[in-house]
Amino acid sequence: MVGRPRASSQRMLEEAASELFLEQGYAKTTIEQITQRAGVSRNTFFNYFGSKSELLWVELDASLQALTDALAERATADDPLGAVEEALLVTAAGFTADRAPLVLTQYDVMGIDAELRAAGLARALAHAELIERYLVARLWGVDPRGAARPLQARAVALAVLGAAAAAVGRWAADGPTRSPLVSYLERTVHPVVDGYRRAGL
Amino acid sequence: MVGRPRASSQRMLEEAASELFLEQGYAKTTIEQITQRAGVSRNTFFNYFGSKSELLWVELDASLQALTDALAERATADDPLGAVEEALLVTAAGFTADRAPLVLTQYDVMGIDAELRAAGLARALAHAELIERYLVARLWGVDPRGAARPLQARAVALAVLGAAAAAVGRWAADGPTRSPLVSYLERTVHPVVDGYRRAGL
DNA sequence: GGGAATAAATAGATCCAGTACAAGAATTAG
DNA sequence: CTAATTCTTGTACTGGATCTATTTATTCCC
Repeated sequence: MVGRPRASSQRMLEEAASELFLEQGYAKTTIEQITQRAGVSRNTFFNYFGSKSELLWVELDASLQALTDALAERATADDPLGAVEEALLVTAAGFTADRAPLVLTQYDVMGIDAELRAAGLARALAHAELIERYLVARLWGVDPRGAARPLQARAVALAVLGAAAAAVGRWAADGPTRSPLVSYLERTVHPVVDGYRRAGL
Repeated sequence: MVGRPRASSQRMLEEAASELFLEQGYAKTTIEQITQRAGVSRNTFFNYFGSKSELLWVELDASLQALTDALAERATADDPLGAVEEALLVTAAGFTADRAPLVLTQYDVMGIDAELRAAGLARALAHAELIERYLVARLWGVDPRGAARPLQARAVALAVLGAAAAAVGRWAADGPTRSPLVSYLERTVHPVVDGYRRAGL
């Protein structure tokens, strides 16, 4: 590990941003304000985050790694569709009642509009990509690039993600007394997996 | 209809933009270039489009109206889930082999990145919202605002949209000899609907 | 015809996210 | 101590988006 060590700025930036978003809303908060409160220069912000909106989805981005691991552990499962479902539940296991991301629970306070909420879905496309690749590898045995990929694999991936998104949204909306995310996910994801299984996957 | 009539700028802007996107890519094309080629001022652009990315998704936005109509025609169907499936197929019927939106077929030429594709999904959320409201009204008899909405309705809506997105993506990627979009949609959407039906919806 | 009323087009200015590049500061390996 | 490495900062710029005000085109009505 050579070179100048990173200041502990990432966390400070996240916290400063959360405060400001809650105080005055997302749109009215400038990157300059965030960096000022965090005590770093404006440019440093872009050393840690690619964009302002990235601040909202750190947990989601982190869950991508969790999903990667969960799928890797199931690389030889004999029921790939079931494995995907399991992997999603395992990934969601970390989200207990008190660990709902602010952007989901406080989006009204922050003034998060439809565009921005959609940006969250956008990031979830990486999750879908992961699931798709897993399914293709498990069900078709290879990973053909691009257009050759089976339509069904992508469909499962995106449909399952949609179902999961619905669960996450409702989970967050249910307030502090909510049950763990997993219990929501089960109800929304399983029917999708079941449907594709019956369709011959 | 009083007041100054709109010049026929909307279409000219769309065409100028498409040309430029194909010539030099989306990112390198500025709104100023588009308006210059269309022969209007830069500000006029924002009379017709809310943002640059909106240019990419005019067909998608238009299909929202088609979906609205298709669902309205089925307001009293005795099989709401089947009605949603039908409505999607009807909406897709307009997209024959030769009517694939440029943004989908030429996204590599245009240099459309993940971020921008996500913006497309974002717009599709409006479709999901529509489906969700239809399902709630048909299956629960009312349209409760906000958090009271049944989780399953949103799950179906988002999952079905995901499945549809997969179909659309693959359809566009399959080149000029592609079959109509409907034949792709059937294969991806039906399993989802079927799965939720068996789950008790 | 000749104004109000209305709506669209334009002009000018500003804000701010995001990018690019260069210079400086902190650290480690040798 | 020097060189290589990497984080941090300063400065400048591009371009999307918003705002306000002004001009231009059209219709309604007297």
